[in-house]
Amino acid sequence: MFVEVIVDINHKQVDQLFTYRVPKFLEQQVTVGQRVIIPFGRQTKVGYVIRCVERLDDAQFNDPSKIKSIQALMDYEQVLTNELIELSRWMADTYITTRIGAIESMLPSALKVKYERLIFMNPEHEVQMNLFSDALKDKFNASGHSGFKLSSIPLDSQLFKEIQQLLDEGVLIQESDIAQSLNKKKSLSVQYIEQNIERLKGQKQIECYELIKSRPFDWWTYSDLKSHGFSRSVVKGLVDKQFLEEGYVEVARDPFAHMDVLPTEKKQLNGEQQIVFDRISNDIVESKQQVHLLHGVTGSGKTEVYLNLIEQALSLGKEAIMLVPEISLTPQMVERVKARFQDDVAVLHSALSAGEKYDEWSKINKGIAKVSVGARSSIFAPFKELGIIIMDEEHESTYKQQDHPRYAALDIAIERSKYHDIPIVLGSATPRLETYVRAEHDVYTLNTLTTRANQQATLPDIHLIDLTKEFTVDPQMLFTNPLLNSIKETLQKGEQCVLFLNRRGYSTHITCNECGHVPHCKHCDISLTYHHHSQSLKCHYCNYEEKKSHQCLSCHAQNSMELIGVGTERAAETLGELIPEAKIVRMDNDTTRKKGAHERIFNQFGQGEYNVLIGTQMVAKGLDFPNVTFVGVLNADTQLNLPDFRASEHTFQLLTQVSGRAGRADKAGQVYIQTFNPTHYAIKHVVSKDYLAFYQEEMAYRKMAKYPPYFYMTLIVIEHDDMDVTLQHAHYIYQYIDQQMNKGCYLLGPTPSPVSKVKDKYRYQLLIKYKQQNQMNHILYQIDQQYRSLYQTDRIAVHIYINPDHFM
DNA sequence: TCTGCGTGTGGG
DNA sequence: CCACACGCAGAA
Ligand SMILES: [Zn+2]
Ligand SMILES: [Zn+2]
Repeated sequence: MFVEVIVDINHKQVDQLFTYRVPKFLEQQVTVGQRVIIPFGRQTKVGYVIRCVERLDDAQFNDPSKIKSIQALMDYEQVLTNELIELSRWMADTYITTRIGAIESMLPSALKVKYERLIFMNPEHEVQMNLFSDALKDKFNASGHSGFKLSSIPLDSQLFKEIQQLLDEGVLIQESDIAQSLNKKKSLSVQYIEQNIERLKGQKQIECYELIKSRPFDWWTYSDLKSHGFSRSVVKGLVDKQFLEEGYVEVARDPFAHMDVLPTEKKQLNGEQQIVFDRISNDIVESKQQVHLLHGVTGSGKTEVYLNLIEQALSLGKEAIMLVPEISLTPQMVERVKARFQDDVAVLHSALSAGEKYDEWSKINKGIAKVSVGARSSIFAPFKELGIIIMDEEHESTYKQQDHPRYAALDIAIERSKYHDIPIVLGSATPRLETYVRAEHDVYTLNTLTTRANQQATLPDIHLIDLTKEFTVDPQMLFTNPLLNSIKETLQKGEQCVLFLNRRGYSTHITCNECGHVPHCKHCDISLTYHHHSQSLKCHYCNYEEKKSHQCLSCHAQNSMELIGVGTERAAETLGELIPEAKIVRMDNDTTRKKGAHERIFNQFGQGEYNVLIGTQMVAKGLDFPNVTFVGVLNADTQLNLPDFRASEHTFQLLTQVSGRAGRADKAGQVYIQTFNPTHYAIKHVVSKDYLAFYQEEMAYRKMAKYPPYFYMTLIVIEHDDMDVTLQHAHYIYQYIDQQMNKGCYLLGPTPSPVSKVKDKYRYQLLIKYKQQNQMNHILYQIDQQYRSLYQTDRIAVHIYINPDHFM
């Protein structure tokens, strides 16, 4: 038997199938999707089995005896399903990436292996240690003659040379070692031993022994038994009497063990919800591949519909993926799903440790979990019988991975839905225009929820405060009197407020509070980001690093350098002075950095320990507190002014989302938005709660300005040490495209990139707008080919970004 | 003739 | 990607 494998080397030149012989003793165990250890050139590597073949294609190999054998299995179970193997091929083709790159993005990072070379003394060789240098002796003493890692020796050291020499002489030998950072958690556990139960006296001990006897092959941890009411001393007693065997065994971590989830019954769906449920459920039952847009106002009970759909899938013996944006994958959300489906749920969240993520993934891979809830990458959950894929808040940009490889979760979802013949549900109160236009054209099925699920709840009243007429009362220019009065009123009624502050710039940049100077990178046209733990400033693009200085380099003021954009801290302070009775808690990147901090703020606010929650984007998404009746937006315009053609769309989405936090239960909600642009359509339609009106106006703008979804866009960035050379090539590419493209395409540029210099290379860019993707893809492919080879000789780099999300 | 480094190539 | 072969420059 032979296998074709993809080798674990992320490089174009080895991005192909390699054939290996399977030794007799492994034939029964090797399956497709498994990882195996293989000799590759002079190295030892991990390979992914893509295909098993009984016989070779005669023509392909003139000397079959040259085919190497696989050395061993890396794991006993498969890590990729057949479907995911197929999908990896599709991804590699579509996203122009290597097959292995695609595979890596599907698997939990804990499975990533490290290759080491271990140095030993050659047992066949007369080794005289006294000839070794002291440094080498130390190495061997420290490693207890079991070999040490070559990578621990600096390449330019004397010791490295000595080792190289001794390897050549055969005094030392090296072995390759494959290490996985997977620390499986082990716990002290006990197992049944057959004994005469009559020898036991204590009632507790008898009960405990009988419980364990009921599953005689299982290992029980002490904490398992504690939850059954048996203390450590009871169990220890049984161990001492030889009724139980004790040992350390692997246990899956349960990151949600502290969570008290009571099973909940499903709520009765209202009329609209029921109609939507029936329609989508029907596609699950009939295995129909179809994308459904679920357009429901905030608080319309989309989640309840999802949960019912998942339940429907499970009842048919199928599985479900529910994607949730990172930011709203809150404890509240996890709890809600767990309450409904208990242990059937695996949660894949970036805040989990690599080991925890692996354990959750493993539950799916082993078929223990039937439902996955998680962020973007959980779209690759290794289910075998998928019944439905749900993407909540489908407009969130985090569903697109920017690089390595660049992919959109929706594209993956669609590909998977074709394989399984299942429906996809895209839920949002503010769908992307690209999504809604497809629903309008019946590419997707449009489902709408127009009222809030809770009978008593209505959508909140939204008021604008015109900052051109109404002035702020504080030096930070954050609060107007109408806003403050409404906050006071709310607090007097014993209700809670959420205040939303758009972050200004990136909170990781620092600025001089005297002169406004922002430190920039010497090699790139970009401001440096502040890294808290090293107290230094780093360049995001080139890794240049400098110590944070306390003095401003521009105006020489002392101790004037501060983080910009954090804002919420100052805002909270100011509000505390203006309304002393407010009990304020902040929620932003700063205050939620520590593990569990997010959850703590949530709980404290939910229990009424605070009555004002002030924060950034984080407070806009997915909060659901019944006592929150007031939402205030301090600065609505920040996003609107960004140089991005989607600025209006993003503003409308964010303001609608944050407004939706108010009055979700039976108390009416009020929203106040402070803005300098009260007549802008993105803001006006937030007030009128009219998505469709916004959609039409925005579509008209996109059509007029020739932007998506009417046109595709591609950004080409040209990069070189010399500005003239860069510009020269930019012009050449301009002309090339101009000749090739047909009418109805628009070519703009060349202009300097917004980040005009990176790593001392100058950057110019071209922008193309076009309708025919095939034709343009062909042109772009030609350019890519041409410049790929030119990079080797002339160091001219050309990057092509098809349908980019931002233009940096 | 020995050594060191840049470049090129194969890997089943 | 990584290990190794090859060829050429510079030192001895
Ligand atoms: Zn830089
Ligand atoms: Zn200054």
